[in-house]
Amino acid sequence: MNVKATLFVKTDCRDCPIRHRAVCSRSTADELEILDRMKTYRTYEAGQTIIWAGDQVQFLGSVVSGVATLSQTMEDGRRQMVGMLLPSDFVGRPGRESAPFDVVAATEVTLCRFQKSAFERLMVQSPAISRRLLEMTLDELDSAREWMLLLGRKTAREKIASLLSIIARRDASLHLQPISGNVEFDLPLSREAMADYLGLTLETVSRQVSALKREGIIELQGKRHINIIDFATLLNETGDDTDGGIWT
Amino acid sequence: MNVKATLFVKTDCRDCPIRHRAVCSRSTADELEILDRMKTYRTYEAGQTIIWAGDQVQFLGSVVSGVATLSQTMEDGRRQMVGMLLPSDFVGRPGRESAPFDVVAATEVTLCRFQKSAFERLMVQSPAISRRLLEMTLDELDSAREWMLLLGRKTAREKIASLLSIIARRDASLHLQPISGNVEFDLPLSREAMADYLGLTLETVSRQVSALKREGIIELQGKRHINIIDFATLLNETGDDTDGGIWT
DNA sequence: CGTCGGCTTGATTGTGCTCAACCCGGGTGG
DNA sequence: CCACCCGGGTTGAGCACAATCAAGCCGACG
Repeated sequence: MNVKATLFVKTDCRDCPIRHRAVCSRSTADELEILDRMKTYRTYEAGQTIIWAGDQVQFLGSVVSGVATLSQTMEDGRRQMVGMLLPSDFVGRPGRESAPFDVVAATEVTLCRFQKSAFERLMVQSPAISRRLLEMTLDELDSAREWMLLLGRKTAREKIASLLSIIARRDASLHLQPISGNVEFDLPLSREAMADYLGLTLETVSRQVSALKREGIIELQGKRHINIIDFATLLNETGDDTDGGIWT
Repeated sequence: MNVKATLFVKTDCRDCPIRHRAVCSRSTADELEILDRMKTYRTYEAGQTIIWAGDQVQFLGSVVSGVATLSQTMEDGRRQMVGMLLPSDFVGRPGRESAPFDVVAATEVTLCRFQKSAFERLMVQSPAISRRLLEMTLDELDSAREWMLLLGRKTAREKIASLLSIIARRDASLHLQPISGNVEFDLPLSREAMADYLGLTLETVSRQVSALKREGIIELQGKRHINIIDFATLLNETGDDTDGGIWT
């Protein structure tokens, strides 16, 4: 487990790839100026723990690239992922001393970090940031609650189909492509991570993925590259309302 | 359990029982004045749906008394509760057109309601309210995530023990009593509602409650009144870290 | 070439679901 | 007043789905 050299290449906020979706998306030019001076980039390699549950965390920030996971572990080792942090998502909570969950880099992850205390001071002065953060937090709460339906009520097959469709949808929106018919992408998660996310064992995940492949709903290239033959067919397997439903 | 006549008695904000915990808890005297004039009380009887998922909702507000539930239903009838709203909890989301989940009164519920548009305008002017709302939303997100661990990884018995201990803890804090040894309270939820909350069937809930009773961990008087013989013993059944853990 | 980690597949087990009968208490109508 | 019903809850028997235990595969890397 060698620690790679940290990248400190600083992008100007105006050229930031997550500019339009992150906490700072509503900020005025002068606020952005302040943030620009405050920020530091930091890159974590895949598998590295960014924050341990219970830690006193001195920074907050946004995911610029890569995928990080939020998870919780019981004493006997049972683990549940409780959130997935994607580019533009916010890490850490203003006004809290310690972190409630582990934050782990699922792929290589770059964060745009701010000193916690300084960011908190800025929040008091500039309502744009706190308002945007409220909005983002409400969104996260909604998706956490959708996830609760999945965990509590869906079958293994529905869980897998839901996860694939969510990743596909997100990947498509990242590349600004419409979601229809054939969709291809790389899984950012290992089978074990998928299991932790879905409340399953990794064996069950593997079996269900194989089943979807056997039935011609998806194709695999290697273990991580997925090709969804027809997106609508996959959606039918999620258990969600496919026609006329409200998609968030 | 007779349905009481709806109360329209308007309490002065300064005498409000949830004053110190609700959205308005950080508000200045003049803000409170405005809120005082804006608010209307409304009482819903047990079982009544306060908001349907997908509704255009014209109001926001706080739970003053009683227990409401947030839930989601799949086409085939599978249902998952995704939140429990207790006195001082906030209902509705500023800046959103439609409600994502059903809100149902589990017991008789009284809301302190505000016109949505007016409240949103007030939020822009007064950072105290939006900041408090952010804080509350972050708290809700944390508890939603704890609930995800329960749904994804805990056994039926652990789920029941967890639910009982949470209700007990909350009930104790409401009555400002310490949680130790013997704890008594009334369940605000039917067996079915408990099942919806825990991602179980009502039969399994019933069996597990009976098992805890048989083993002398709890006593029942009727179906709803619970007497926890020794709180620590119950905690041992939750699967949570009982010693030294961080209790949120 | 061997090893190691991530993944797949198989056999068996067990927890919680399903279907079904029954209980209990409260309210209603004859 | 009793008989009845009805809704919420309990209990039982059998089953199914996912967990567990176990073996083996595949590709990367030394």
